[in-house]
Amino acid sequence: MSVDMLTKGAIMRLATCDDDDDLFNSGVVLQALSVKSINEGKEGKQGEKPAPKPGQAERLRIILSDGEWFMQAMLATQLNDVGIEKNSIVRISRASRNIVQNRRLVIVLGLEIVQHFDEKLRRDPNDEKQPWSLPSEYLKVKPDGENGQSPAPQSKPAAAPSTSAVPRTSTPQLPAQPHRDSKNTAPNGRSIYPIEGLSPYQNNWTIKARVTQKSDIRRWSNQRGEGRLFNVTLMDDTGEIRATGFNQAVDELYDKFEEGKVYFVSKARVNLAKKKFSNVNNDYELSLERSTEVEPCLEAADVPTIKYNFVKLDALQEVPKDSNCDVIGVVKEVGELSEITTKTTNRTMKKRELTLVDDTGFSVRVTLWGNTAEKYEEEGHPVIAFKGVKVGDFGGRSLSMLMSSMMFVNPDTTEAFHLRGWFDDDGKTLQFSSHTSGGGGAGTGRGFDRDDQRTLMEIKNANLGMGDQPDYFSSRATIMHIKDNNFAYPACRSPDCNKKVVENGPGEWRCEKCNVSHSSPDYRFMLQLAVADLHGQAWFQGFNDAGQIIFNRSANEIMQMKEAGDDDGVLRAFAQANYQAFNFNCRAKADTWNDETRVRYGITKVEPVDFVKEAQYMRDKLQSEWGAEI
DNA sequence: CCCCCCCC
Repeated sequence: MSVDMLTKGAIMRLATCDDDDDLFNSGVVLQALSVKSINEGKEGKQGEKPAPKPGQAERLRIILSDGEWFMQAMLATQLNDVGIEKNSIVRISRASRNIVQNRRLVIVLGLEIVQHFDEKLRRDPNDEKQPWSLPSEYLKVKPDGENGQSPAPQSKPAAAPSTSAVPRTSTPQLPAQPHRDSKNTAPNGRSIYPIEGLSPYQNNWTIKARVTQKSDIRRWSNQRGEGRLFNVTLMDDTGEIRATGFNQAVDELYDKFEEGKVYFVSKARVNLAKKKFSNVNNDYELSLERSTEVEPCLEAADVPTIKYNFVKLDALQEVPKDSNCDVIGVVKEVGELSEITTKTTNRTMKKRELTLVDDTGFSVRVTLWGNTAEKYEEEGHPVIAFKGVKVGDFGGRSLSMLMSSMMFVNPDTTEAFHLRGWFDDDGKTLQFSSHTSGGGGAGTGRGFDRDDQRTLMEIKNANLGMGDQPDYFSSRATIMHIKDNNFAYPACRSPDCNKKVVENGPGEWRCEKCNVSHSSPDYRFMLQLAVADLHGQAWFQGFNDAGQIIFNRSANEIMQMKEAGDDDGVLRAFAQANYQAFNFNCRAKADTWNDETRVRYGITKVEPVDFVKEAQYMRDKLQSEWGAEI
């Protein structure tokens, strides 16, 4: 392989012929003489790869050569990861030609690596057949529209090739119009522009896109002012982009957009997207102005309905926390509708958890919020596709819907049909693994997981709780001892306070946090339990919820006995709690106190062993394939 | 010009 494989004349055509789609039919093979981030110049340091601005994808500027001429081009950011390097030979399948400040700018939209650099491709610096920089006259656009009347390069020495580099006559049409067939013509006569080609350097575009998501109208108010806004996500077969309309644009456009329908959109402003606020896969977003044109499109079969990039459930471990992904799975369990109160804003949120499984044998919990949670009423085990759900690390991996997420029940996709068949044939009887950190452990938040319980020895051997994140596990253990000093503390009676109160005088229990005094405290359990199973022992911490189940009475009742001098009663209460077996769900987390680090096991849920359930479980286990094997 | 997306 050598530079001979490069497509001679391609640079000239790329630079000067706006409508030259034939150029790509057989593939254009070029060499990247340089690959640099556009930030590089500003950073100044040579050879050091500059970090892109936070939340901003890196954008690469490449120099492309056909062996005769070279020119600069930009790489669409979705190609950042194709692995292009200095001197790589690449095949370009698509590029958009744009005009920026009367100069042509080529953005490469489709590219594959043909060959990475090797020594055979290194040029002899004395070789006269070096490619030459395309004279800037070729790249200039004359304001009167006389484009493409490119002058012959004057300054090029005779040693350079000349005949094959003569440019084709180009059409004097501006701006670049990637697709020119009638199907792709907007009502305003302009050609349809692909979403992935949109950039702030581009005006006069029209996109043809489906609304995949439309928000409610939101109000905001902050120091800078207040107003109303809405978002839509627009999608075509090349990509997606988020569009936002403020105030007047809300009145003008909100009702025009309908989720699922296709529109021609033009004359919106293209801004850099603040990536941390959006999971839409685009560096840019649209600002819908009053002058923005939105026309419904009826012939829209060519615009895809939705583009998924499904992650299999076993691969969620590889997806970073807080990023977004698409998943599809069968609903194995549906949680009850419940309500949580947020810590920061004290708002109540309705939520519901689904357990999703797929044919990798993994399960994951997905949280639905608000209306979606409330209105969920699917029966049985539907297949559900989620687009843009947030990845959390609760219980190893968890998923949570965002405002921008989408949920599709029983979608018409091959993945859905495949999973339907798989679940009905095999999946429904299988056991699933959840993503757990620290090498073992249980589903949490739900009930005790009989299939995923750990022995106390395993918990210690697996070093659960030693990582940065807490680990959660299920264990069945017997209480061997309950510390009887400080088993309860006097707590504030204000709702949701539970802080410790101090007795300032008779009938005066003061809470520093609430700044009130109560005539009596509300005693709450604070337990240190020595527990054991067949393989080991551990100390578990339990608070009020756990204490009430373990003692089967409140801390106040025991404190009353104590204060009344009924020592026998207190002893009996402790004796009854001891030597019982419980199913524990715990949270393991290391903490350091007095320079000593140790793992604390906090009880998140405790339930008495249900012997009827346990007997049924064992019977079913023996009748299962597992039983047949032994 | 928003940007909250929450809990165990």
